[in-house]
Amino acid sequence: MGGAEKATEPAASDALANILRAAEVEFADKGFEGAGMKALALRAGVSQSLLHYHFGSKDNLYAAVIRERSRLINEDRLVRLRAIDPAGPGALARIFEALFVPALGPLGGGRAYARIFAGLIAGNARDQALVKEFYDPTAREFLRAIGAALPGVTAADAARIYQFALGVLASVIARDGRTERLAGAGDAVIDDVGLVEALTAFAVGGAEAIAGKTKNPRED
Amino acid sequence: MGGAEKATEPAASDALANILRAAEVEFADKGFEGAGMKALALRAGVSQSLLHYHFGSKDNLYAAVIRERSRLINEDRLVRLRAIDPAGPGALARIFEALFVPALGPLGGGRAYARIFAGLIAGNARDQALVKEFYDPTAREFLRAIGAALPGVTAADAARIYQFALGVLASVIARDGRTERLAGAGDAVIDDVGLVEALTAFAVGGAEAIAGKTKNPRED
DNA sequence: TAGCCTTGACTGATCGATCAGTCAGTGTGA
DNA sequence: TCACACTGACTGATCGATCAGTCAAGGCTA
Repeated sequence: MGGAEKATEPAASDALANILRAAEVEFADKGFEGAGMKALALRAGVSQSLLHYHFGSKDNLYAAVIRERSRLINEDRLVRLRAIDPAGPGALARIFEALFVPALGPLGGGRAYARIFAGLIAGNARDQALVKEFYDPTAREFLRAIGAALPGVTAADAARIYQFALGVLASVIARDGRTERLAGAGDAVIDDVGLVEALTAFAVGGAEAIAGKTKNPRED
Repeated sequence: MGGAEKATEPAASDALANILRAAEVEFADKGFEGAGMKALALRAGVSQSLLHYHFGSKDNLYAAVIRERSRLINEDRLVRLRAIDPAGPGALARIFEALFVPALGPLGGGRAYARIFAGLIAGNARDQALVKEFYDPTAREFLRAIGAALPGVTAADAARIYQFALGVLASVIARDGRTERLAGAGDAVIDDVGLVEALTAFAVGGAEAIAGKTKNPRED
């Protein structure tokens, strides 16, 4: 109700952006099934019909949200990744930073998309298809980089390391206050500045442990 | 339809177990919102009304599924954890094994509950409350063990390590074939026997990296 | 006029939940 | 042994609410 004034507002294709932004929040809060087109439209300040006019279906809208956000994240990831010399010192840490930082920063969409992203790990059929389409190409570049930074590691182990690193990222990205609760402190214990460093340290330590285990023991 | 014979069958509260089992599969496949009480009842071979008769609401049924499965998993975890000497050699690896193995083994409920478990990471309000109730007590014991096995580590870092380790576990537990796909191989590359070892190696390596970073550099 | 946007009104389907009522089994008193 | 009272388990029918999606028509811009 109370249609939003549109005379002085930015206008243009405001509705499109509003819908995408509202959809991101709605899908994050309730999940795909739980989100309602009606509530979503209300949040965006448009009619429910407009959602279908622009996106055709709920599935398409969901895919659009993930496509747009993953594009921003993955473009940033690749820019960072390609600036790294895989043979240089500390390459592995920089690779993981390139993987983590874009998802945690403002490009990552904040808590809203973060919840969606973490949910992609659970992986029903719909989400798996989206991951394959929007995330796999970038993932393959990271796999190559990990393989180059850890000479002698098998392709399977590189894939495993990447999978583990994503799991660690997902555990962080959907901040639910549990870690602070378990640590027995308020919310000051775990600051965001140290978070990326801890994430990276953990991932590097884990990756090197796997690489070391796999490598022929005689050669080491 | 076709009421199950109950003369020679185990009888007793067969329906209850059927409902819980069906609910676990249904919730895993579709998520909480996506699962339907009607389809769930059909799968269990009972009427939809019986679900409400026994559990009262969809929320209660969902909680019952998680309570039963988490009980099995956490009991096994604690048995394993308490058999470990935190000061002994390789204690950290054994701690992580105690965390991972029960969730991956037959007690963990197979792929069905695994998907639910992985979804708990995403963490909407409902799931967060269930995690707090059914998983936090066990988590606190693991935090203590991690702290004992890594002397000098802060409570906050121990909580972080635990959080990261769970993320790694979640990435594995919802097997969606992505790692095999990215590795460019069929499904033979990543075998289940090496999985626990890889998981543990990664977690130990990561944990020690964080502990090493935190510890006063001068003392090492 | 022509062509996008956008809307309100609407649909059939499905949702979780509730209802009165059936049925088998069990205890009890005589 | 019979009759009665009572219970827990379970069901089909149905509730109001909400779901995603459709449609004709109204603006607004050019």
